[in-house]
Amino acid sequence: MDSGRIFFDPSCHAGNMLFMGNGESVFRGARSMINMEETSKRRPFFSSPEELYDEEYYDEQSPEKKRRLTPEQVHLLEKSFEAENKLEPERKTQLAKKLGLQPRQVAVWFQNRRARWKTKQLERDYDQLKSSYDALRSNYDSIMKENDKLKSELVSLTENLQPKEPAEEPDQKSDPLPAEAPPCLQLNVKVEDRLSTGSNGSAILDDDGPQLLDSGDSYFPNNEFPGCVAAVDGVNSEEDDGSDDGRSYFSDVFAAAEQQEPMGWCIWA
DNA sequence: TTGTGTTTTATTGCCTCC
DNA sequence: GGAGGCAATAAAACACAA
Repeated sequence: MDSGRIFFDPSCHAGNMLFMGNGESVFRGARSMINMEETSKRRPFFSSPEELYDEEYYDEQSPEKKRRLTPEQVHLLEKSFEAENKLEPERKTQLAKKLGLQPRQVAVWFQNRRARWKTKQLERDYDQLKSSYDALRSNYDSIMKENDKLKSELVSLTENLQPKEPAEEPDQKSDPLPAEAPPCLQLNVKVEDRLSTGSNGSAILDDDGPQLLDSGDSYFPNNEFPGCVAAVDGVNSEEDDGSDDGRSYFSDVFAAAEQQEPMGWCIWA
């Protein structure tokens, strides 16, 4: 028997492997050795679906070598995962028996499958949130344009209302909006204040304003969606509750956004 | 054939829950 | 303290272009 050879029971958790050497480095070294020895027995490229079911290939593989699951096994595992993505001990045992695998292999497969699902889900959520952001942004831009237009109209109308011979007090010159200014103008100034300070303005689109939260937990890079940090931060992770089947990581964010009047905070004209 | 990128299987270490 | 979950990672298996 080779001194570098290892034997392990896949049903056992870490630490239950039987080494012909000692420690992790021996384990890794042994795996490399196996790799070098057996690369000549690699699985052929499957050019047709039928070849995927080539029993010979699966039977040929030595038990201690890392081997791929058969398509049937994967199919059954996928079906089981669809039904429930968490694996109770009883179901694990049943599946393992049915598939001719070690329970540990079934558990590992589910773990990896959950990780893949989570990655995909993040991608989907990212796309969804980005399109939502784009829509808001374009809405915001059009409202800003409309606001500018209304402001210039207001200015021209105000100019037309000016008395022909203005007898202004010197101290009033510096104040563009006296207390007697029409309510619409006062409102306009307040809105501009909000926009310029960012403190009471939009928490979503005010790029220059302070971020509401800075925990850095956002799934988005700050330079791409600088205003989205606060919104994304309320995301529930998969671990937050046990009922995460098919649930978006950002569902709470979207739900909250849907309840609001679109861009309600910046409709002032 | 070979180099390289991607996917899948498995391990490790840490954390949480009971 | 043990079981089970997850993130990070390694390594084998696979896909594919050159």
